[in-house]
Amino acid sequence: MSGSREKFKALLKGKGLKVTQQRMLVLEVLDDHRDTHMAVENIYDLVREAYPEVGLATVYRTIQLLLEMQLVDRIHLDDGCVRYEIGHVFDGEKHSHHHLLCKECGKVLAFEDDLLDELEEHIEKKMGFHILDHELKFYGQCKECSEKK
Amino acid sequence: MSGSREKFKALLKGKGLKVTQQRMLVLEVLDDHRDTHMAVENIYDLVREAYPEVGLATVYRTIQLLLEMQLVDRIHLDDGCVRYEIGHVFDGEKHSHHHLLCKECGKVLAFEDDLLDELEEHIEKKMGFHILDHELKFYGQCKECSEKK
DNA sequence: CTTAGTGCAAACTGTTTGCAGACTG
DNA sequence: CAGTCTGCAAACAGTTTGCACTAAG
Repeated sequence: MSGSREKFKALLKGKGLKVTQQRMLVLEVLDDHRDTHMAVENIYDLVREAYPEVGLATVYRTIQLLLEMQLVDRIHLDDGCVRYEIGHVFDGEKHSHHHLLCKECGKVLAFEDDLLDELEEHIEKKMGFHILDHELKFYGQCKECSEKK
Repeated sequence: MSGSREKFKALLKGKGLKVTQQRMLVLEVLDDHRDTHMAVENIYDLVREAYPEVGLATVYRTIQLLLEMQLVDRIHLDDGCVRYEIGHVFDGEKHSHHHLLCKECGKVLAFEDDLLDELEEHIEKKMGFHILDHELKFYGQCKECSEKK
């Protein structure tokens, strides 16, 4: 399901923006690491492998663009570090998946089932707040770390 | 229920740390604004009203201390801005409450009911991940903003 | 060719740290 | 009094911006 390249190109052209090698590379790196939650530095390093002259500023500018186009999501983990992943909207999911953060080893797992519909309905009724999206993080111990004890 | 001052003093003494005016003021400002989610600058400004010579670094150091003692919680809103509020642990709640962020007006509301037990149980079973706490944010339109249309 | 995009370096923002002097216990 | 805490300024990390040059359409 890697139509993300094509979709990105189409969106760029639609806005009169240019399809550059740098832009495509940033997207490709993110697309090739769907399971990881990447910090800007990680992305930068990987793009440089294919295109050593790239500037960090370009990576930032491209990520900004991808965020606006909803092709990537931003996640704030608790180490304060900002990370990015291929967007849930693009993947055809209604909401972004949940994240499980292990306090022992720092691992970040994704949990795909949504299961918040009931709670959202409850909130809409009780608060009159119309929910468009959510972000849910769980903190605890992953399987491996809790088995160690 | 403002035993937070006393609890803070006790914790400081227990660790052999000193009870200073600056430290107490930072806690008091947070305690007096339980409903708001305060950025460091806000806290700094309010502390300065009572104690103009205070340094920003002291505010940061005290917040760090309060975080370690679990007297305050840190929240990442999506403007990238880090905010703090009196901690749920201190208030005797098992988990921190959920936040509703209005995309129109930027307002931040709290939603007290937890209602994640079922989902947490599901995750523990399916993933073997032991959950200790969570952070849940909803994005959408608040009552006032959706009524405007 | 024209205009948007890039790389670089400098600017900025939020936060942390080192140190001499101030204050708590 | 001893040792911690504070205020200040400098250091830092992550991100953004201005500008001359490059490259896409």
